[in-house]
Parts: sequence; C-alpha cells; structure tokens
Amino acid sequence: MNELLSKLNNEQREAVEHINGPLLVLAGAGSGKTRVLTTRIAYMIGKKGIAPWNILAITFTNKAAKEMKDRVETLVGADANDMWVRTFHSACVRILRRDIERLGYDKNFNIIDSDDQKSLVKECLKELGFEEKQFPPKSVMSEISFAKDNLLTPIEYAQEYGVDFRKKELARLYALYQKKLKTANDLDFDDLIMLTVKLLHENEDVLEFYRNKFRYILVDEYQDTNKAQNELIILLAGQHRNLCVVGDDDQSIYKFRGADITNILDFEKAFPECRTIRLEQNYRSTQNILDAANNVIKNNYGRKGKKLWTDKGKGKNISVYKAQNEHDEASFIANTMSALSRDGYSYSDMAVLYRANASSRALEEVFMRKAIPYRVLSGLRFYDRKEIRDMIAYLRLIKNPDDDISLKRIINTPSRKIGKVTLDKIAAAAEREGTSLLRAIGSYKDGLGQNVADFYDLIITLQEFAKDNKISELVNEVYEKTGYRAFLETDEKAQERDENVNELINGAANYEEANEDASFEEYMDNLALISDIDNYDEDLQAAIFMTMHSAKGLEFPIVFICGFDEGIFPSMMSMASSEDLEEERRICYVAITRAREILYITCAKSRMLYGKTSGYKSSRFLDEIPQELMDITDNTPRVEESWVPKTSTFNPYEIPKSSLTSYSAPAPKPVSNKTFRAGECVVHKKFGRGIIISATPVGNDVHYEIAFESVGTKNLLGLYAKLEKA
DNA sequence: CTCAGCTAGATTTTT
DNA sequence: TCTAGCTGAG
Repeated sequence: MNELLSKLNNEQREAVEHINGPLLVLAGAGSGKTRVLTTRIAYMIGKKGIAPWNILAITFTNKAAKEMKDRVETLVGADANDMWVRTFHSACVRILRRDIERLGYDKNFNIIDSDDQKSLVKECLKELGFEEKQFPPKSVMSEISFAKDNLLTPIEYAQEYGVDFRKKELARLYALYQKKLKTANDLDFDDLIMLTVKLLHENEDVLEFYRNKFRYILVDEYQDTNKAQNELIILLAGQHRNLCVVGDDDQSIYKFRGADITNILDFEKAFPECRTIRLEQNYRSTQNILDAANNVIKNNYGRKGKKLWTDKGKGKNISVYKAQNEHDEASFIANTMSALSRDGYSYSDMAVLYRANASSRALEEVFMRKAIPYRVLSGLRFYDRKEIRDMIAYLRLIKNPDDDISLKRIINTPSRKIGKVTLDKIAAAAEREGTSLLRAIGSYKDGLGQNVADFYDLIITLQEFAKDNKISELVNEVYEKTGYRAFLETDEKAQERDENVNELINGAANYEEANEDASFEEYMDNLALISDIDNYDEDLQAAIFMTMHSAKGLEFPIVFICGFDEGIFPSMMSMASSEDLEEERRICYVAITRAREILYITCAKSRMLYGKTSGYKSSRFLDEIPQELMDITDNTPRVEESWVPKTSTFNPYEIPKSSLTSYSAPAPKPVSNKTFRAGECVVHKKFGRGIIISATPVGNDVHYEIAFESVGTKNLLGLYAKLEKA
C-alpha cells in the first residue's frame, strides 16, 4: 500500500487519503485521474478497512466502469467484486429492478433506445394530429429528454413552461409519450435516472437502505452529469457526505446531451465543507502542447481555472499547415504520416481528430489512394445496425410480450406480408381490449389471417425455447426460426450483416461465460445499456480517424487536428452564443491535450461542404495559440486582394467561381458533351419533351430548369439528365 | 404490400 | 454532395 502511495505526487496522494467528507478533484487532462481513483478505492479497502459493499463508484461508460473494476481488482483482489462499479444507468436499473413497483411500474420493464423513442414520438405526433414539420421528432425527443433531465413530469413541465404555446403542445406530447411507455412497460434512458430519483424521494426507507449501503461514493467525469444525475448523487450522499467527485470543468463537452457544467462549478456551494484538490501535473504531453492548451482555454470565463504543467520538457513545436482545400489538407496529413512511419513511428501511434464525422470523407479518399492503413471510428455503432436492432427487438418481445414498440419493428421483418392494414386491425383490437398488440393477436388470431397466426406461434415457440436454453442458443434460434438468416442472404450487404449477427451470438456466449448464473433478463439489461463492443483494437497497425468528442479520454503520440477553420471548428452552429463557443473551446482543449509528443493542426482556405465550395478563415483558436509555439507552413497561394472580402465578418463566404483552383483536386468528372440554353427544346428519357427555362452552370455541370409538356417543371442536372435535342 | 424515386436536411453521442 | 426517410405508383 505504501508503495502504491509513493508512486503519487502530493496532490494525488492527498486525493487518495481524503476519505471522509466531500472532496472535489479537479483533474486536468492527463493528470493521472484514473490512477487516483483506483488507488483511492484500494486505499479505502486495504488501508482503511472499508467494506467493498459500502462503496459505490459511478462512471458514464461501461468501458470506464470495466476498466476501473479491473484495475481495482489487480490492486485488492476478488474483494473488488463486492463493490458497485457501475454506470449511472446500470446502477439505476439495479435499484429499479428491486423497488420500481413502489412507483406503480412492473418489475419486468424493458429499456428502449433512442431509435424506439423516435418511433414512439412519431406515433404520438400522429395521434395528436401534429405535423412532423412543425414538431420534428428529434426536437420533441430532446425536449422530453430535457424535461426528464430536469426531473419534470409532464404536468410539472406544463406548469413551468405552459405559457409558451409551443411548449404547451410539447407537454401534451410528453404526457402521451409517457403514457405509451408505461402501457408497454418500457423505460427510456432518461426514465432510468428520473424514476430512481423519484423512488428515493418518495420512499424514505428505500433511501435509507441505499444511504446505509453506499457510505462512500465516487463519481467519475463529474462535469458530464446532468441535473437528475446530480440530484441522485446528492440524495445518496446527502447524509454521510463521503462523496468524492472527479472531473474537469475544462473538458465538459456534452452540453448538447444534457450535461450541466454548473454541477461541477457549484459543487463547493452544494457542499460548503468540501475539500478541493487540483491535479495540474500532466504526465502525457510536452510543455509546448500544454502551453497551447492552456493558452486556448484561458479565454473561457466560466471555469475554475487550472494550469497544466509537466517536467517532460518543451518538446517539438506545433506544426500548422494551411492547405488550399480539404484534398490538399488530407494529402498533407497522409504524406506526413507516411514520412513519420519511415522514421520509425507506427501508424497506430497516429490519430486524426475532426469536429464532425463528415470530415472523414476527404481523408479516406486520400488514404485509400495512397494505400496508408487507416480506420474510422465511425458514427454508426454496432448496436445501431439494423440487423442487430432487429434481433434485439425479437429478444425483447420474447422477454416482454407487451413491448409493442419492438413488435411493430419486426412483425414484418423479414417480410411476412403483414402490412399497415393488418397492423391497424391489430391495433384497434388492442385498443378495444386495453391490452398490448401481441396479446390482442393471441385473442383474435383466427380472424387476422394465417400470416399473423404464424407470427404469433413463432413468438410463443421462441418464448418456450427461451425458458430452458442458453442465451446464445436462443439468439441463434431467433436468427434461424424467424427467417432472418435466410432474409439476410438476399441482401447485398449480406456477408457483413451476417457477421454482425454472429458477433451478437458470440457476444452472448461470452456473456454466459463471464456471468455463469446470468439470467436472460440480466443479459437483456446488459444489451440495452451497453453502447458498443469495445473493439477498438490498439494493436492494429493503422492510423485512426475520429471526432474530437470520441477522442476524449484517449491519447496518441502523434495527433493531427484538421478542419481548424471558422465555421468548421468552432462549428457554425455554435457561433451565435458565447456559451456554445466556450464549449467549442473546451472541445479544442480536449483535442490538443490528446497529443503526447507531436501535434499537427491543419486548416484549409476553401472546402466543399454540403455540395457547395466556400472559403474559410482559419479558426480563432489558432490565434489563441502563442506564435512562438508554432511552425506554420502556408500552402495557400498569394491571391489578389479582391479574393477575400474586405469586411469579412461573415464566414464562410461564397468563393467566386472564377477563382477556384483545381490544385490537387480529384480529376473532374467528364463534362456532358451536350449543353443547352434557355429556350431550347429537349427530350428527356422519362419526362418526354420540354422547354428549358433556365440553364445555370454549377461547377463543371449545368443546372437546368425545364418545363415538360406532361410532368410540369423539373430541376435537373445536365450530367445525369441525359437530355437530347428535340 | 413493395419498391423506386424524390426531397429535405445535414455537429458533437452515451446510456 | 450524400443519404435517410417519406410518398405515390404499380
């Protein structure tokens, strides 16, 4: 134990040894936060004799939870298993499974994900006669989520915001949505937190039980908590007050999904007797990199203030490359990487970080062409894949026959010739009987046709199968018996999809091995709460591309940050409010501090975005990095003054077509050999004869507006329209 | 019921 | 420009 402590610096050691009473650890990037947390737990158990079952450690991701548990286990051994190391959501599921009946819910609830949420919202919109244009499902979802994050029931939400006409309608939607969830015995992610808080609020004995159990609480990534999560923690720790929260206000980058930075900023107000410790010594990066990060982040107002330092030395300067366009930018990155690789660096030591996933395209093109190994940490995650979600929907329906959302998803996938008409009939029957869709089918199946009856029997058979077979066998059985395997064979992406389902089956088998006595129910909870298979294989010899958000918590010897342009980063959408801009700056701080040794920053004078080429000014964040830390290479050709608008507060601006250069751009597409002018008569393969109203050159193509004799006016592109002279 | 064709919209993402 | 998701014709 003493040996463990001796590996820590003074601040770290203090954070480990301060066990009683509230503690706020402001842990800068790369300051050994995880080491502090795990050592602290080991210290509590090994030195202070605190029982593992009295400890609750909360993280945000399963990955972090697993890592923490593993590391504690190597320190203290099997004792670690008696400790709760869980994500917020999985801790809440466990609490709710025990006592949710107190809130009038069924113990056997299912957890739905955002995709199901969306279809449910759409249903509610339809039922209340709202237009999706007026209430986009996405924004309805985030409003409901906002309400739940703030612990507001539909009624409370209406009271609070009902004066606003739109919000009044949203409250109705929220109420209906909630009613539907409850009938289907489903909870969404936000319910898990909100209902747990409600449970503890309304049931003194339950609260007592957990307060007594969790005498020591640790929370990781505290800057990412929302109001409901914070409330939960405060409730649990409110009595014994042995609460240690670890976080970095400068790395709060999840406001858009409800994270409330004031939780960490006001922690000292909520717990006035708290001890605050700053971890500012960085063990990751060179001083130049840290200076860049420090100088950027110091421009934010809403922060506690920290200054990272290292004893590693200054290291290399930051290389900045100003590219002509995104292709040039990508080529620079590719060429630099291949040079570094010749110098003995491994591609797996290198990462490219960008603000938005769309930026990976230009990079991929170039890397593919130059045959440099790369991987994209993509937006589409394993459990979001259609085939996986379909399989899970079957499993959910098998587990919970009332799960209408899942039933609707798969009743006709693969096709069983059960369409909208039949489904409406079933829904009407269910409505009449006040029951769920599957149960309605059960009572009326003779009247609904053979297809529906077969589907019903299929689910019942699988339910039986689930009772006395292993989970992996059940998943396999579902794959076979539902016809899904055969269905995939007809798909052009068949092989990949089949592999994904097999991966799911393997995953189930692994789960059985790791949790011998695990039930089907537990497996399903695990499925619902796990975000992705943590299959980011660090040993693979390839450079990795990812968003700055996904890079949080990771580090690489060599980092390229691309798209350092006003409007790209900071993102256009953030430029209206200073709060959002500060969040962008925190993202920048996160991105810079991912680098251990070498940092490259690139921007481009012009880029194609959404099919339009615009000019860009380099990011304001670049101006915030001291000149002396940077070596700048400018590959932008000198151009006449008129090129850049003099009063260029408005960015990005449209580039005059004439000044576009084709430098290192991909070969232009073949220009259509026939072009037409306004007034000419043309013939289209499908639309027949028409007259050209206007012809506008767009890049190397021409955009035509054509009035056809039979189908009216259409907008067509010359390259694709295959027009003939009439 | 299905599938082709068109339109609108397009940060960031965990659970 | 790309693509997901809706609409209307078969």
